[in-house]
Amino acid sequence: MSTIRDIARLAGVSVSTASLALNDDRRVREETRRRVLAAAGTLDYHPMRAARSLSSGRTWSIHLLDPALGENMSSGFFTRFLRGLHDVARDGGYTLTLTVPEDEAESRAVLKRLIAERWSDGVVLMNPTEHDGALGDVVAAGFPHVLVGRSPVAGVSTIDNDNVRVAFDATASLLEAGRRAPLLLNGPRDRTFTQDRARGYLDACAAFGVFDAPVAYVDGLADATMRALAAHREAGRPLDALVTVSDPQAVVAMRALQEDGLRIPGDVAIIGMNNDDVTQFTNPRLSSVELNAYDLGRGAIETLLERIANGAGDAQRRIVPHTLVSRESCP
Amino acid sequence: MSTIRDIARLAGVSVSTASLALNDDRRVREETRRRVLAAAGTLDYHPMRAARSLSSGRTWSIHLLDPALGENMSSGFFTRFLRGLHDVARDGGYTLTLTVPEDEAESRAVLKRLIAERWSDGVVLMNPTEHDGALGDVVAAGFPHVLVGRSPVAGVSTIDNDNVRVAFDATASLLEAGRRAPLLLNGPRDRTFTQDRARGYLDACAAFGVFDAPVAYVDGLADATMRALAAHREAGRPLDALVTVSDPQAVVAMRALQEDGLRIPGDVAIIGMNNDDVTQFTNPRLSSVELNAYDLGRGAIETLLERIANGAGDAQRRIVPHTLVSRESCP
DNA sequence: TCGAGCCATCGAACCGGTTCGATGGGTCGC
DNA sequence: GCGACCCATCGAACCGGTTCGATGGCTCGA
Repeated sequence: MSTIRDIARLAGVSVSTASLALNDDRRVREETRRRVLAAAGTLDYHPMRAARSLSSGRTWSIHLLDPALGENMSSGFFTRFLRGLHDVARDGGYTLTLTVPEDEAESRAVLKRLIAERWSDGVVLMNPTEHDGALGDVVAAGFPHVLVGRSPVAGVSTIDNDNVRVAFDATASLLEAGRRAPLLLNGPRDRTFTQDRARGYLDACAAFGVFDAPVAYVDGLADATMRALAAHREAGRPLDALVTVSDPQAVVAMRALQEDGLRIPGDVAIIGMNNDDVTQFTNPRLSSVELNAYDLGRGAIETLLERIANGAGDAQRRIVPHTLVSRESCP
Repeated sequence: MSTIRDIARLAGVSVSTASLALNDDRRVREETRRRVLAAAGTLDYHPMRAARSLSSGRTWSIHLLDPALGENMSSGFFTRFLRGLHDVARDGGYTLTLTVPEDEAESRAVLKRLIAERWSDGVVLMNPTEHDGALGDVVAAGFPHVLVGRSPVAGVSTIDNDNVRVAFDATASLLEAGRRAPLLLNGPRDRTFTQDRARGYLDACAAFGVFDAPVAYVDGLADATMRALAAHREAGRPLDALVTVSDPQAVVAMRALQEDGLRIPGDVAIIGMNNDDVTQFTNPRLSSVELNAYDLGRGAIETLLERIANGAGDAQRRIVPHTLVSRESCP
């Protein structure tokens, strides 16, 4: 474990010159620089992170705060997102660090410590459910941040899909094929993306002359989905097109409908969202909306790095494009 | 951003006393300690990570080095593993940091830097494929580590399922039901767990009087699996029981067999491994071996923390228990 | 020939904690 | 009454980098 003083001694220069040389400062003479680098090579020198952080004020690490670790969205989505974060972070010289807060309170506490302990240079807030407290701390501290999965808020940088269009496109793809009795199986009512998706769905319905299209708010997976479908049937409403906001939800619904003797897509066409691996494993295979999780991750870090590099600028607002993936569950 | 000197000044003590008080050292008088803590409270003091690291030599962070981020094993397995790592790390006061090396060379480079830059207090090596270089560095440096998904090596701490038994139990569950024409769709030949699983499978076959049971080594997913099945059929061998070493592989095989007009489990019983979410989405639902990824994560960090706390002890070797989960794809 | 200005280098201060050895006051035993 | 010992506290050194201001040698123009 050699220190910069060892390098300086071996290269026959002062510690400060060694530091400058190692950081490619133009002030040092070419020949001196070479000598220092050679010394560093022979001693296999690696600057200690903590020391570097302490004096430079940068940690070269970025924190991901995710309450769920992608547990709610089955399979590939989260790992693809994570991979996007990682790749861009690494290319920028940053390390990715991870915390899963248990609840709102812990989330806020972690965020406070993150800032106060100068522990990371920035934070990615995944699916934050809260509007006030924690977010306020971050903004007030001028701490570099980016929110994923949350509608834009004043003064806060966000990145997400255009959820209105996602739902619009998914719905339209079914109506274009002639279906006229749609149902949206939505998420819990209190999320911004849920609201956005309801709007996109209703807009698409209206565009095709279908008014008062039904929306079911589903909080939970299998049981809640079954209940929503049952309620729809009992209300005596017809159904020939089902839009769901996640793929597992679509799969559950598909099973339930099939068990009722309905044919997919003959009687009911179905489209999900996320393009999870799951889509490959159903019978028929499930159509879905690819949300490009990897790009979501990429974009999040890009936003963050820009923010870190340029200091506090205006809040950014990025949109990640989506694409429809048509499979057997659509006509 | 208050520093410990601010606390000391406000509490009317020296910096060293403040530090001792904040670290619950018994030498400081109760009343003094309270004064210091009160001061820390009013100023909302949080010790800066980098400074603490530099002087104490501990980083309070643990690194996960995973070449695949669980991309090969679809869905829940990786996130459950990650969650296990995270929870135990957090309870121990540690943060989890993540790197995905592109290849062997980068893996080794990252590991070297990890140690040399004193960047983490320990490392979890996920599915390491290499025997020599990187591992040697770690052991030589006496750096706390634990290998996941790798058969025990001398001097190295490992944690994994008992892969021989996993395959044994899966195979036996089919043979017990009277099947006598099994096939193992295994992973690539050069992994230790692949070898172990082949052995478990063959042992189980022998125990039921089935000798020379066939094993197909599959490197890849869909195409490779189809080819393996085709080769088996062309060899004119019968098939009534299929064991695969991952669930996605089982799903691909199930589809292929169904398209050939075979009934599952009537004609061929199938069991996979990992108990991925996927098992819920196939028709029929897939039996699998639950490998307890969460416990794997827990155990990995526990091993590591012990190692960090007690200094270099003997290499540990942990086994995580597995359980069979019987679903519709088995008789 | 002299001063301005640049270039390469250096010593020292600094970042914010932890820890070591020293200090002074009080208690106790002889 | 005095030394031994303990207790609480303190100042200073230290961890290993980065950075600021100073320095001395050199070139160049007047």
